[in-house]
Amino acid sequence: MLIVVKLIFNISLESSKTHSISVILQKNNNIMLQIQFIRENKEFVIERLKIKNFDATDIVANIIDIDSKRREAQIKSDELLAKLNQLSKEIGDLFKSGKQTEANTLKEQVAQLKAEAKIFADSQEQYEHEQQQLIVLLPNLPHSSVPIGKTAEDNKVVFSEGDASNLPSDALPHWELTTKYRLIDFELGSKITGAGFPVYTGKGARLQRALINFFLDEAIAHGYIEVQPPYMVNEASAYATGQLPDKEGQMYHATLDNLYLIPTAEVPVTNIYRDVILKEEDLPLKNCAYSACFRREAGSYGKDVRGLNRLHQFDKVEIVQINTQEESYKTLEEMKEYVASILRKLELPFHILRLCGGDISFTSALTYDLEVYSKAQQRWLEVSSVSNFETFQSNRLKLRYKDATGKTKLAHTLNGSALALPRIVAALLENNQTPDGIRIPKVLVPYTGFDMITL
RNA sequence: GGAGAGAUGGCCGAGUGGUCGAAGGCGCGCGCCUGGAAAGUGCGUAAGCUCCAAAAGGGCUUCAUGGGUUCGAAUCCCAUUUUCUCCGCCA
Repeated sequence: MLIVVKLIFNISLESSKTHSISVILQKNNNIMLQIQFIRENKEFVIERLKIKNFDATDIVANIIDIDSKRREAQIKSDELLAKLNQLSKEIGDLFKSGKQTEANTLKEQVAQLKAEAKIFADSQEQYEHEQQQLIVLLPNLPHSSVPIGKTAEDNKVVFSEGDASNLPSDALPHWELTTKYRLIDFELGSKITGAGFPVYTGKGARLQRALINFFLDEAIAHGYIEVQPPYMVNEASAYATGQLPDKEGQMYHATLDNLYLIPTAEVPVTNIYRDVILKEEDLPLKNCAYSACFRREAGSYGKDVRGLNRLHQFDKVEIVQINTQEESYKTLEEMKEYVASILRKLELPFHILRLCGGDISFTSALTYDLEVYSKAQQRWLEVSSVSNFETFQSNRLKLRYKDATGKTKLAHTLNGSALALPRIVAALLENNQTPDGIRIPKVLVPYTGFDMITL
């Protein structure tokens, strides 16, 4: 079956290269679907956000207050505009029947009304703007199954598989293996660009390419349609998936053209569906994409960033799905299982965490992290994060679908890494080291063209 | 980068100041016709906000985006974005 999706790139940013986020918010003034929910479920919103350790009491109260002012202003402005429209018609009729004088009298009246209407229209716009500014401060509501907790310590292990206990105690960490086998040159990357931009060489480079192809082929075999997105996005896209305004400092910003380097392919791929109304029968929509990812990771330091653990530029294959509100959690489970199946094929020991309220992201309703165990580092490495955003992104994207009854609803968006390369590479190198070299898992051999990395 | 021409609903396409949220066609939905289908035929078919307890129904906004002229703008003016054609440059 071929799914044809109409892509509407209705990017309407004005010329100025210096405009702020708030300008966009103003333009997208019909992102207000969410306000009804907040208005009608005030207490519920506040309660749920406590799970994310977020006190929304003041913001919500403020939003609702502004909302009633906004609506008041709209009622007034609408009334006046309606009157204006009617008078304009009358003037037209009067001119046609030659009644110039009467028409001119009406014109004066209209001028008066117009000035009055403008006042209300302006304040309506102002309120809308203020309200939007506040609404974007609210994180997504966590799903009811999100565990209570403050830090990563409180995440719940929901699944565990594989055994990493058979490594010798003198196993080397990957940053030593990559040097020993000349797979990655971190210093060379520093010379060319800076820390966190490694140069992959020889079999190291070939391993990268092999993994990317393996991940893409797997995804395609599971029904995902591959796309190759741009690596830079505009402000509207970054906003729609929630990178802006929340994580502005995380992205590299090309200021001259006001474009952002993507921190993940999720951003451009999800934005394919910005301003789109799908049909229910088109769902679920499944895309996969390889991209380089760029993250400033401001504030990171120490052993967490050693070697491949945290990079400014890395490779990742991302999977994205769009589904109905009813089906999205089934989809989330399916995606989680899919990522687990890849880890299994790579013969890596892993476990799956359900993130607690304190650790789950701003935009997500429910997230599973998949972590691979590295004996050499004696720690778990996060290699994938699979999330259901429910309507949080689609609300900003204006991504909707018509259900069977013809009603237009917000779609649910989901995505996950499948997978992020650096930590997979780290785990593969560390866990597969033998006295004779590093063993390549069977599934990868057709892709790499070699089954051992030797000196 | 230079010159020119465009941007209208799910799609194609008409529309140069009021009667235009927008002709006509395609597509889609419902019905009629048919033993069933095709053809034919009739009706319907944008989104957001808002009023109303809700439905029905009303109001406002939207013809790339923003601003301007006008009593009144899809239509006129300005800026921007973007598409196409030609030239230049280039992997």
